[in-house]
Amino acid sequence: MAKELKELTPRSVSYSQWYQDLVIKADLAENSAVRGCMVIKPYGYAIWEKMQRYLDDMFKETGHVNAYFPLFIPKSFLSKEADHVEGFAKECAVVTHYRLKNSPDGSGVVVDPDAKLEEELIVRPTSETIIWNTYKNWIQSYRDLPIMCNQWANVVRWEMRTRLFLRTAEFLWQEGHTAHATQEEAVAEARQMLDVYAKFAEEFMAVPVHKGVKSESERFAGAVDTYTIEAMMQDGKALQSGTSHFLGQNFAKAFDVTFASKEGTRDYVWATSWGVSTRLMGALIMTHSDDNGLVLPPKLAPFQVVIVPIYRNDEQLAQINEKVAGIVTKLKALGVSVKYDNADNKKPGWKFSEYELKGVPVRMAMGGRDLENNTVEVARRDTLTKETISCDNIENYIKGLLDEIQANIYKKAYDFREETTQKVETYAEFKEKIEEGGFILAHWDGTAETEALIKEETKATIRCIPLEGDKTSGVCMVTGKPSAQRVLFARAY
RNA sequence: CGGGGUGUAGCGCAGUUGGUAGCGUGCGUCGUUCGGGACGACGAGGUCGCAAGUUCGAAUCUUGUCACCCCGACCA
Repeated sequence: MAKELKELTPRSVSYSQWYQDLVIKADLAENSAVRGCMVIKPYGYAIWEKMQRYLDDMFKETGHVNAYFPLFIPKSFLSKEADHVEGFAKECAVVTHYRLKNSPDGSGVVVDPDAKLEEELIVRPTSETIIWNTYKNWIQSYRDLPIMCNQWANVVRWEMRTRLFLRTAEFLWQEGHTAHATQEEAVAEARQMLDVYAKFAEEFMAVPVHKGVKSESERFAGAVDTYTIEAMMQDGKALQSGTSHFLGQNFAKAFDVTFASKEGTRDYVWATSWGVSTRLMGALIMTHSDDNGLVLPPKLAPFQVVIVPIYRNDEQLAQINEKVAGIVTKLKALGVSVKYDNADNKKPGWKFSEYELKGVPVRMAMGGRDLENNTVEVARRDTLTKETISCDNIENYIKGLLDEIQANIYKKAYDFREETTQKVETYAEFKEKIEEGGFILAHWDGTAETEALIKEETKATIRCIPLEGDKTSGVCMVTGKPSAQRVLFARAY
């Protein structure tokens, strides 16, 4: 298996296939019987669960609570916000009937034509409409605000072409939906959640991201402003990894959600929504993986350490079992998750390769020599280096090593991103450099026409207008018109 | 929806001019092994995507059909 993987490197033209192979071989997910839908396997789901837990904690810390809204949305709800329906109509699954019956010719079941729904139900592509229809009943006074709900859910978007984790017909995500009395508060909330996402990406996933604002053409359907975090993959393509939207009063107006203000006026509510999905799994895989397989950050690995015994007979295995048990206990006491794999149906070499493929951050191997010397062999997944370490105080060494690996893979990804980011002054230069992949920082006149032209001619899009970094003005590389600041271009997933 | 490709054992594949269904891996049992994907022996595992046609005979030829994959178009 590893050999097949080695034939394709992360920078090759068949990156997409290399990626999909890796997802399957590392046991993260597989295609299902339903077109475009994905089965997330236990190992992959364990990573997602960790992501969920950390994100959920961060949401709670910033004052949010969880709730759950229905999977089905009446068709009429979706059409209330004009831009919103425009953006999602083309990819919605629709429920038209509520019953099956045995087919008259006995060949199975058919949809019962008598069970046609009066109003069709849409399988949610996102929940703004059903939630705002609900919030309307929750909000009367400024005293009811803010409402800060999040839901963990699945959504369905009937995409033409799908890719495991990056774009699937059904995906898991969280969506936060908040309602506020003032514009300032709503904008601050949208910005705050963008910061939460960026922090999560960088500190937990070890994925460096650019925070920024989307241009009008890339904005969420129904939003006033869309904030985004953009990451760079190893093949030079960008990945939108999370979004936070300032929705203005668009949904409040569409669903007639008003409140009595302190001053006695009747005002429309200000809104935000924000979400990250299982697409983050794709970002994680494509940012860190190498030719040997996955590389997982210690904070998200289902288990951080795997211990492999190397033995000649049952007696030796028993000695190793005992020795390892002591180490496992000490590691667990420090909060390190460990798997001891003493299964006897696989050889050590096989296990080494397998756990590399699965991205386990640290591998420890203990054999006869180690028993004699009171040592253990420690191998790092990020650097693929090995060293022999004394068992005394090994738990603290490992604990420190995990932190070092977490920091190192972030730095590696950060350096890669910086090396592949270029500043460009002319459009001719842009057309040349965009072929190399990576981000390009260039001036743009702010018009949708120029943006569309660039996309048409180079397939590159404006990933975002960065919130941080160089803010000096200049002139548009295409039209020569004034530009307030450089914007971030790339080809994207 | 356009262009290309693939459907044969759990997985990955071969199958020439139409003539007994194969290989690798995995799986089961036994033995030797075990510091980077071990080896030997024996064994189990098949509606060749589906349907029709040509033929004495079809995995192979013809027609139809279905599914999946890749490249585009599309995509908070």
